[in-house]
Amino acid sequence: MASTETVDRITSTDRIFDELFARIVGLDLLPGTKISETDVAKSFGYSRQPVREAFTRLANLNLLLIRPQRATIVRPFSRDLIANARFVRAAIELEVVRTAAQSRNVAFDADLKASLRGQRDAIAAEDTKAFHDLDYDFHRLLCLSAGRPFAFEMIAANKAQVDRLCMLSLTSTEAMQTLYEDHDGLVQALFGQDAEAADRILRQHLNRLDPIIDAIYTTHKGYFEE
Amino acid sequence: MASTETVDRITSTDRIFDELFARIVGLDLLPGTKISETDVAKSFGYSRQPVREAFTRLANLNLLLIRPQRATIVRPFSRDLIANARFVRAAIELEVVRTAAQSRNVAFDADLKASLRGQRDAIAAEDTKAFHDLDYDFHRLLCLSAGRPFAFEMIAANKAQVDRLCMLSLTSTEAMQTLYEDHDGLVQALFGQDAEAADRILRQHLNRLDPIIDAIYTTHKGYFEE
DNA sequence: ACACGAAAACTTGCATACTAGTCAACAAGA
DNA sequence: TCTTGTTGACTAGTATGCAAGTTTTCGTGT
Repeated sequence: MASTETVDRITSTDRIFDELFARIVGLDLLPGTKISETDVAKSFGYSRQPVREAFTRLANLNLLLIRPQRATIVRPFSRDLIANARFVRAAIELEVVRTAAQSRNVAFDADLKASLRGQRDAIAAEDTKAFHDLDYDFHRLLCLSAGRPFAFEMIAANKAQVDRLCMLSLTSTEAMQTLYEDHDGLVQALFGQDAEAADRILRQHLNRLDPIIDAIYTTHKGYFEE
Repeated sequence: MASTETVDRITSTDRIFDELFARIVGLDLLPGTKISETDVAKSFGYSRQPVREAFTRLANLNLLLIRPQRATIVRPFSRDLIANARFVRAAIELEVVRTAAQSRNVAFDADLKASLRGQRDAIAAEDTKAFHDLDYDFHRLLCLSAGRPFAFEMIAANKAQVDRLCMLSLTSTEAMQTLYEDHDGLVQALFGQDAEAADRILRQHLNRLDPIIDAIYTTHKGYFEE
């Protein structure tokens, strides 16, 4: 999303955006929470202006809901928005792995293998935080391997919508193991230039969220819109 | 991009955004053109504030390049940005047509057929403008038919980057005929629930831009960055 | 004529004040 | 008790002024 050309210096808006983004995705700010430009400005020690611009960016990511002359709230979960975000993310990532499988670029093979090793270690240590970080990086590596770093920005933007929801679900060791096996199968498919297998495995991988999201919908209906 | 929930009233920012968007995509404002918040504010009769917010939105779409304390310019064409935009658009639309083919929804069949008829008429009348509009609508119909209206918003956002470039290329009757045949084949693949054929045809369809973009790169290098 | 430097004229980022609209609380009346 | 109307405390949208930095201009010195 950011300019790819100039080394934009970090502005107040950037700082506020980053901080709020982390708080929202980390569920530090729960869906439905009212959040006012004035209050945030005071707490950050800036004026309303940069806060306002950060709000606009977050609203574009569907993380805030700006209601003119009423209030701005942390956007509640929406099954529609989540479905859309997942569809787009899947579409992009599927094309990424097909590309990566068909036009092999061995430059990232070592990184992919290292990531898998790291994931195994995280599972052994039952370190869900580390696993989550490695998972993030793994999917980024897939994009790099396909020569489409930009694709990951799009994926990340859509992931955010789902990630904050999944914060509500504990990741078990078994779940991590399953995800790891998907990753491993995906890498093997890439190395074997088997685009069809990569497609199939990634679809299954991304669909594993279905029951999790459904479960959260029933247990945390209050965080959903309406 | 806009909120899907409330009927947001149209703000000054919206008006300025829409107008500038049309001017940029319509090449009324050429790539590289300097454009200042103050000047635009004066010409619209608003203050700098709404102009500034419209600028931010356009910059997010990679249509403006805001260079702090220097100037804001209409973003020059970038082969990287165009490649990225096309990749993302293709990824999403491919998944759209695969979905539309596999889980048929006949509700839009009549609209699709009507669009094809309209396209034939536009070609007969050599009306490129009408054809372009119908083409836009056709791809929107594909998304609707797949039950993914949101996907078209993403496609449109990425299309803008390419559309303004293609304004530099005249559309011949033969070219329109080729595009029509793609559309027709695509619809037949959908009706026949042949996801593989739909995938193949759409890839070919989207790749037809390759030589056009290359040609424009050589004939209008001045509009490209660096 | 040319190189150089200072200043003026720009630019966007940020701060602050004002406007118009929404909502909630509360008092008055039935 | 319940309904209703008014008031005041919020909200975001907009206008404007200042700060910091870049670019251009133009005059000066060689």
